Amino acid sequence: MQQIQAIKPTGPAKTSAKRDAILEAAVELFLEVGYGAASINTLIAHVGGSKATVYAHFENKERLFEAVVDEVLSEVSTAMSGIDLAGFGLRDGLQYVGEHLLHLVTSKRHIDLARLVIAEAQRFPEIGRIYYDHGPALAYKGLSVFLLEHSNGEGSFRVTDEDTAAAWFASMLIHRSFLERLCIGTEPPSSRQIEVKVEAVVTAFLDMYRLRATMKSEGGYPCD
Amino acid sequence: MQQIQAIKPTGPAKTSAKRDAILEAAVELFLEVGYGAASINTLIAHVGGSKATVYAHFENKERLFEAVVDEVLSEVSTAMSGIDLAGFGLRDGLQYVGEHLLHLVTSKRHIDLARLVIAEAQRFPEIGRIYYDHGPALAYKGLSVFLLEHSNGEGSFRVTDEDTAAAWFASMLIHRSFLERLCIGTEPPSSRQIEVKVEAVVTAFLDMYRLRATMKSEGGYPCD
DNA sequence: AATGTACTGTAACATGCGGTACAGTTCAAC
DNA sequence: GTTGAACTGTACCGCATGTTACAGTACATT
Repeated sequence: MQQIQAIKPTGPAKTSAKRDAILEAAVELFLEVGYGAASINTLIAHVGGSKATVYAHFENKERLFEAVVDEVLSEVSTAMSGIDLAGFGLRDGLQYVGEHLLHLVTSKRHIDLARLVIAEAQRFPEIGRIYYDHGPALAYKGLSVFLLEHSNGEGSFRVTDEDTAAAWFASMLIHRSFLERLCIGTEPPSSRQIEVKVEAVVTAFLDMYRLRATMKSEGGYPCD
Repeated sequence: MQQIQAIKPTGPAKTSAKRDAILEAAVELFLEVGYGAASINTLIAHVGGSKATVYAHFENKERLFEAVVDEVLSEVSTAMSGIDLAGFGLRDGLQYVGEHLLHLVTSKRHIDLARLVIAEAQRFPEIGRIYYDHGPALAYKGLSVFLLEHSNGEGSFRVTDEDTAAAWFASMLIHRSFLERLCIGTEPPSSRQIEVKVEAVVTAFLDMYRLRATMKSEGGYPCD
């Protein structure tokens, strides 16, 4: 008779305005201070209400954490898969996707997410996997398809290993800014800076592959 | 009269075999589980002895952490600055430095260090800065100097923005493996895989800049 | 033999943690 | 007006944390 709550934990598990509020606050908190340093007390201090309510909606701190990562990840991957390259020419498409990519990657939301994921990828291997699949891998794949589609069309662009090519393009674009932002707190680049950076990478990238088609008869860059 | 230990904390602060043992064990522990999850109790369980000894040599958990990061960082940056490119031609030099770089970056030691640094760079901004300066920035600089030295010599290689070129080379080489290893626990590449990967990147990179010198009259890739 | 230093073992401290219990409140639906 | 579900506030549990205190041991130097 006693411990009714232990059997039926007082609350719903699915939709709820309160649940959303808690989740939202948890997102901010986890992204800011990380998993270990984020306490449930601090959470309710921000969102208001009571610990019991939190535990009515989320079984664990771990489950709450998973929900947080899912939430932010869906934001990011939605933004990423929302990039539509249909109708773009090769150069314009690369410029377009490049600007979006660099903007997204260096955004505060994504940097905080990446930090969180990298920090906890050992303890929660799932979230590392999910992040990689729904983030970088997704971007690589989209780029790779686009490159393949334009492999014979314009200019003298031809690519044999489109996956590697996509990774190179993204890496040239992203790597330095990403790491700088993760390690030292560099500010995200402005729209103008992004534009210029992408232009340089696109030009260099196209030159790289244009040359291969014109100067060498066959074969791509052997990689994997 | 009482609290003598509080004034003079019983032990030495500099050289000591015990201190080294503690530091070594702390390195392993912090690298494995991160700052928050590493407790002093776990530490002494691995190294033996007593908590008091730890606190005789290190004022804080934070100070101990800083010592750990310094230690591992010096290992890494020693390995990095130990790469001597004198006497190498352009292509061979890039191949050589590329192989070392990729090997170093994907090594367990460095990946664990990077994870730790990225995870704590918010709470300890210093270590993020130190890592970046003694790691990536140092590598970029070395590469950049090497590229500039060979900018007019062999082939038709010419570079106007050697810093950007160095970053691009390193990024193409590193980014994907680095991120994969951080997020999903990909195994480090074998020596053979490294060799092949670097060859591909070197060829593509040289083609990229060779083209610029032959097809365009002036100017590099505008970037920053 | 005496001294002083490095170290050990154990216990304690204050604090904060995740998580639970429970009584009380709000409020919409019937 | 009654019911019942969602929520709040507070107090609590057990436990682990960083850190300190302190009494005792090992040992090299004088």
